[in-house]
Amino acid sequence: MPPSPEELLAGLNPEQRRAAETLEGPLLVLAGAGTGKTRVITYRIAHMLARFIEPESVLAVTFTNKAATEMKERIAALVGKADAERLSVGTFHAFCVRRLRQHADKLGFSKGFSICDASDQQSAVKAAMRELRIPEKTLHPGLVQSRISLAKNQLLSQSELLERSGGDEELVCAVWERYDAALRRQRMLDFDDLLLQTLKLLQEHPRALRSFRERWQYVLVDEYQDTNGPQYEIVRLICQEHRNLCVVGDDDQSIYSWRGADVRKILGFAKDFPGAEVVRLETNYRSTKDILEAANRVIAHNIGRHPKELRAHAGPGQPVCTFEARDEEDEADFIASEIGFLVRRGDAAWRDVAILVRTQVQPRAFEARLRAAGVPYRLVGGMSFFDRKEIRDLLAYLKLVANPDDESSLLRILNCPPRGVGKTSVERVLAWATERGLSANHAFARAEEIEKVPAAAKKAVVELLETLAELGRRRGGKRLVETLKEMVGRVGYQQEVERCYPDPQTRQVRWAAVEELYNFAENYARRSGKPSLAGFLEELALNAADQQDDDGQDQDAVALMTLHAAKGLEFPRVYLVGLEEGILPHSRAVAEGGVDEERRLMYVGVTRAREHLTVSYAAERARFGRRSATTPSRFWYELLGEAPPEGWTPIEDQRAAAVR
DNA sequence: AACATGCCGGTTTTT
DNA sequence: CCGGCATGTT
Repeated sequence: MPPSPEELLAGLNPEQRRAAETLEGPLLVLAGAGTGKTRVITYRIAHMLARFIEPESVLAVTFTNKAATEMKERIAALVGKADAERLSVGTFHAFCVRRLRQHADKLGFSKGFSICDASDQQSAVKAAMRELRIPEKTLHPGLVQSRISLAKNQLLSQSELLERSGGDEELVCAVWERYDAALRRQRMLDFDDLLLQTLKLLQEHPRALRSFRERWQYVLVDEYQDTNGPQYEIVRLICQEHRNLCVVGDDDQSIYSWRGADVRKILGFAKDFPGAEVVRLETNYRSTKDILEAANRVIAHNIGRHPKELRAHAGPGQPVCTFEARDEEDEADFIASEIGFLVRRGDAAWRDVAILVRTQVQPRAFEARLRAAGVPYRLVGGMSFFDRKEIRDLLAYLKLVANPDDESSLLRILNCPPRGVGKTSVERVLAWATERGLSANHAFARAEEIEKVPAAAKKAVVELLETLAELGRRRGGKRLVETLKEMVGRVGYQQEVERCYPDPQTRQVRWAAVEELYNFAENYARRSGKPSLAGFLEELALNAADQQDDDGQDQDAVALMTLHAAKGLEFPRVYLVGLEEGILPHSRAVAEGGVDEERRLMYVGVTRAREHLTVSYAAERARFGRRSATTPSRFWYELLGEAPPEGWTPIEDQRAAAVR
């Protein structure tokens, strides 16, 4: 028997209840950290179903896969699995992929498109720059890529970007043009295109728009403060008529502006949707009063926020601890041994503890020390599994089976195992291909027409492509793992591993990665209703970061992660480390005028803690292999409610002083 | 074509 | 201090 509406709502406080009950019309829920946001969302959806709203007409989008999974699970616990599965719950990107597979023909591309990951993007940008003869010294490929991506996420067209005269816009646009063409040629869409193409579908195909509107009568957007241009437009178009849109978020936790997210979207919701109801959740059920007050002290330094005051539900608790380390080793050492001590004394479990860092390089010092102290840990979001050469190679092979036009994958594995195709041959084929707008595989297939490419090389590649195509054709009904294993056999990958690693021990380690990929495919096939190669690759592309805790989710270990990865999570004990000018706030953010966002990041970190919070910094830190003295972060003093000492200099002024 | 060496340049955050 | 890339060597 599903719970009645009354039973459902009885467990909520008055504001939460109002948010869960208001089903019709636009609704903005301003949910401060730890105020039971997820609870409101899940109860609200359960309440909808209890009011006989069809599950199929409900769309709930989240920002991360983790959040989507959690939401699904918590709804299923309330309303049962059967109904929960009929809801559309997922990330924007996952939602868009699905729609695009359905409607690809209307947009003029194949529904078998593949998703371009970060390294594919990188190589596409580099190739475009090579074509345009832009040396990488003048303009960094990574920078160009992020400029293109940011423009897409801000809904800027190339001509609009050009209007922003600043200097290198022309170059960026030229690369952008080529980059898009290369992706089209390879039947690929990057993450940003997934959103843009969906938007285009809705803008240019009234029938599609109408079907979206009819289907998703009730829309809910989580983490609304992180919504970027295309996402906002997609939501707006779907909801414009029925206006049953509920957005939930917290402007103080907006930490993705660098990806095109715009805080003004949440600040201006009532203007975008006139008549919107606003509910504020201000009772924090997560943290002790001491921790919450520290968080409030920090965020109070930001201006232009939605006014709100978080009230602690819990008692005062322990004061926030501080640790001033000599250097990063000392910092890691102290924290590792304190955690070891606490857990062994029985005051905490490993899984209760998180160490939060600003950048991806900070965990290194911690990993060594945690291991030395016998503290089990898991690095969240590090992608290490997919960084391994073997995995990347095999994924490239798989991607080629799914999409033979995928150029960066072909180039990656072309000569691995060695097939006697040299650099110059590849260059000639590529040049020939770009001249006539063909993708690399087609060029290789017609390699006889190309001058000065050794016959053996042509033959080898053609054979390779044929083998992969055959695998693709013949895999109907076959299990994914079988295909994978067959592929490994056919291309002689095992021999390649053996050739590269004559030492039996390293060879064993390397080969283990391959077997891990087999497991991975098995897991996927088990989990998914209708496993397919495309589905597998899609999940890897959309889900890459979350994949690794597939087997580590319920692992009892200390979590080590960036502040960005920590959003939405909570832990009884949190260590917030590296509170130094230049790290948090990050020097680059300071240079770009992004201190407010850094402060929000700090705020997110502080509010992850339930009972114990320790903040630390190192007085000296190695950077680029050089060690040098640091300055405690401004946030350190803001959190403690102290004025910085005499002679303390923030990082902007340090640079100014250095110039002088 | 495969391997070795040396240089330079770089560290924000991620779907 | 790392890793990637561009050269140079067999």
